[in-house]
Amino acid sequence: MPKVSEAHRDARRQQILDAAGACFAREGFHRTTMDDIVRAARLSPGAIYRYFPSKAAIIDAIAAERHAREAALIAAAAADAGDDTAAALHAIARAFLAPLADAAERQRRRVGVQLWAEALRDPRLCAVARAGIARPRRLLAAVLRDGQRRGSVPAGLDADAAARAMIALFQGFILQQAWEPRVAVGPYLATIEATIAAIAPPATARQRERRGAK
Amino acid sequence: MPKVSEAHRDARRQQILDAAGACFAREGFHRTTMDDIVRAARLSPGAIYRYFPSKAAIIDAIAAERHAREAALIAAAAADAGDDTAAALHAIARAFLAPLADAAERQRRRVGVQLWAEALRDPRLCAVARAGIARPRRLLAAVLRDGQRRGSVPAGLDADAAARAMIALFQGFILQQAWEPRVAVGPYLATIEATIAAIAPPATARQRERRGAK
Amino acid sequence: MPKVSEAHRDARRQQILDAAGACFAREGFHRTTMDDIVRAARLSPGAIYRYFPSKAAIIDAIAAERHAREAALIAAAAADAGDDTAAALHAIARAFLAPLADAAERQRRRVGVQLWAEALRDPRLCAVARAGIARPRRLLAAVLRDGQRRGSVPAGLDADAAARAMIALFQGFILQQAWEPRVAVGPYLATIEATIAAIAPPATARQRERRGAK
Amino acid sequence: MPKVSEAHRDARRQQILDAAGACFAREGFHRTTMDDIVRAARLSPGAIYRYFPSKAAIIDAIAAERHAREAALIAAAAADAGDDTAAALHAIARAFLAPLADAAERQRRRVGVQLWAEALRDPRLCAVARAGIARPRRLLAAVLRDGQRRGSVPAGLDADAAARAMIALFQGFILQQAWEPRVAVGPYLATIEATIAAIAPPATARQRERRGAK
DNA sequence: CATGAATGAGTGTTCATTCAT
DNA sequence: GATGAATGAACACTCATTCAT
Repeated sequence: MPKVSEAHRDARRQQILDAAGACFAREGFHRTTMDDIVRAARLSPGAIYRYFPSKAAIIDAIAAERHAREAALIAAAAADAGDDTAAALHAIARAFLAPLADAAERQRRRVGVQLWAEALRDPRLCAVARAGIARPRRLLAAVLRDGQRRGSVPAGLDADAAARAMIALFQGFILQQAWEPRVAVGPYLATIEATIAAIAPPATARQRERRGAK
Repeated sequence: MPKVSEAHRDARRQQILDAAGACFAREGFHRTTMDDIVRAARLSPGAIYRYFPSKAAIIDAIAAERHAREAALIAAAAADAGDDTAAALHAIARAFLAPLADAAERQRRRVGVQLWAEALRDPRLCAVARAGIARPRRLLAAVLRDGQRRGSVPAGLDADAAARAMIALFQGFILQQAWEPRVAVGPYLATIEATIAAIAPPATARQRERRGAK
Repeated sequence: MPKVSEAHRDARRQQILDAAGACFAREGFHRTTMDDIVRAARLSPGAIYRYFPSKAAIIDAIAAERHAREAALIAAAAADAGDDTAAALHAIARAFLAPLADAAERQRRRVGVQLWAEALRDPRLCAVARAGIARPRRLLAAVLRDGQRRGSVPAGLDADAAARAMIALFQGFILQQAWEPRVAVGPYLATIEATIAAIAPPATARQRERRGAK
Repeated sequence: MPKVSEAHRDARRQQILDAAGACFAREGFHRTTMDDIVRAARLSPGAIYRYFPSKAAIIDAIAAERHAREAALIAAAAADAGDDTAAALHAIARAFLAPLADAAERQRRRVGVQLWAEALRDPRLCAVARAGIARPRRLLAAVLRDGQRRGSVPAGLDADAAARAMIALFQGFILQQAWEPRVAVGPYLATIEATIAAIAPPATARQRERRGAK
């Protein structure tokens, strides 16, 4: 029955991570005491230490969780992205921004912002943070370069820098929304899509253009 | 050391803020102890408390300092911005991104990232963070709306959301550079300028265009 | 050491209060550091704070302890006091002064003197101090008024003021003995009893008097 | 001009002691900081240390001041006391209790209560406290023994213990009034005088008694 | 396995005292 | 002589972690 206890272990682990996440979102890593987590998880200190060797390990695990989630997100977006450059970029933008309409995700993002800061002084967290960005960046750059090859994206564009810029658009919005929860995703996403359209005109538009050029 | 000049007092204050800033950049607010600051400032605990009533007050003062600096930055950029929408946007982008080539500024920005996180749980810091963004946002939106009136910016663009997006571009880059100091400003700035050009074509380009249309 | 009995908790509490009491008697509240108490109780700082939220709370608890003790004392004396006014007053006097022959009680009284002073600037302690005196005062006044009704106490006596005076006799002696531990209770108690006899002649004396008057 | 500066020195000393006294009455010795005294005396820390080597020295000086004042009080009362035992006791009682009708004296007495507590752990203060009581005690005992010699006081009375008791009546009242400033001196003094009369009948009363006995 | 009482190094802060000016 | 900025040991209290039960 290692399977049952394995499942039990995972459930406990998740229970702790959820409790910790809620505390961290509210109070940050440092104002949250192990006792806060213990109470939120309705466990005993000893029990927590059976699943995580330290408070830092809990933070690491939460960082890893977010990393995995974003990796899944980007993988899904990558799968959606077909030949159409503009469509692919839109899919990625939506994949990152649309979830922010959900309150639970916004709370998780607050923890994410804490992780950004924490990464500045913890090399392990920094590595996770960089890794969390690396894949989306590579995918975006690949999409852009693909577009350049097909002529739908200006050849002069620095694909890597543009990929960074798109990530920055996500990060900055997360931050601004964390400070002002009432900021809506809709108009922001629309503006990003308009900008994408200005750089990489959608297939249909290009077809029309080409026809017009004739 | 009786009756010391106002200038001396200000110098001491700055000495403490600089020391604290260096510590905060290295270790974050919470891993930095007052004793760290005391040692870095080459003072005694009591001396620090003569200038700041608490550790939180030092953090507040640093936040205020950054806020003032950014206000000055944006004021200068606003003064530079003339009639040409594209030129104004370029000036603002450069005002925010160019200093990041300087190592000292990058270090200060690391503290800024800590402040982003801290603002999530300290209403006072959150107010400072929001205020720090409000003026640039208003300025950018005004420039864009101005451009729309003059026809140099697409009428369909949501000026407020676009302003947010530009701020996000700065914030995201700061973050990415904090994690990977080797990321260069140059290509990033160039890409942003290209994007600006795609949305708001520079005056000369438009003139050429217009001539071509004839 | 999980799930410990209520009795154990109470024992620990008492262990801390005893340790603190010993320290306070020796050094006063302010010269006694939490570390002194920690060492005297043979515990760790954290352990103390599991039972008391602050040093002030320990002082409060000691004040409450003394208050309870004195309430019990006065209740016992009240029960002893029968119809005979003089006997009742003697019982009360003995109840308060006799324990001072015991070294341990004298030590507790030293803490009591510290509390007198502390009460001057802590309204909560002041309330406890006043309450500690209120019941004895009311009982003494009641006994005296009862004596006046029966004619064994001069009608002109201000019962409330006389009650205060008797309390003062206890307080003053406690103080003098705190400064000079060698001062004996015996002669002092005898003198008080003689004074009581002068004001409220014991039943037997009065009977003799009455017979003589015939 | 040593005389002038001597006077100046004394004035400064008194200014400091007054300021300290006011602080001590309000906050006690330990909650009063040197800075509180410095501000109350409108001086600088350095200036205070020119007149007193330490905070403890200020407390000592205040204790000495009170001691001197009480010595003067008792000397005056002793001078007033003539042949009449009862009159002498009344004079002493009034000398100690009457000033308590004055608010300034009550405030000084609050400091006195702090000194009582402080004496428990400072041998020097304890000596001052004991000395402050010794003279009144000796005077009272002498008056009582004188009365015993003249037959106006019961021979069986323990003069020393009775002297202690009278002092206790003063001390206890001071304490009770410190806790409850509204407690009036008048009725209390009257009760003490009545008690004195019960033990040592005034000359006139005794003469009447003697005549009645004939 | 779980518990939660206990640990103790470390935290931000205070304040009596000193001494350069 | 006077000033007040500076000192630094000490303080009350916290909290991540341990381990006896």
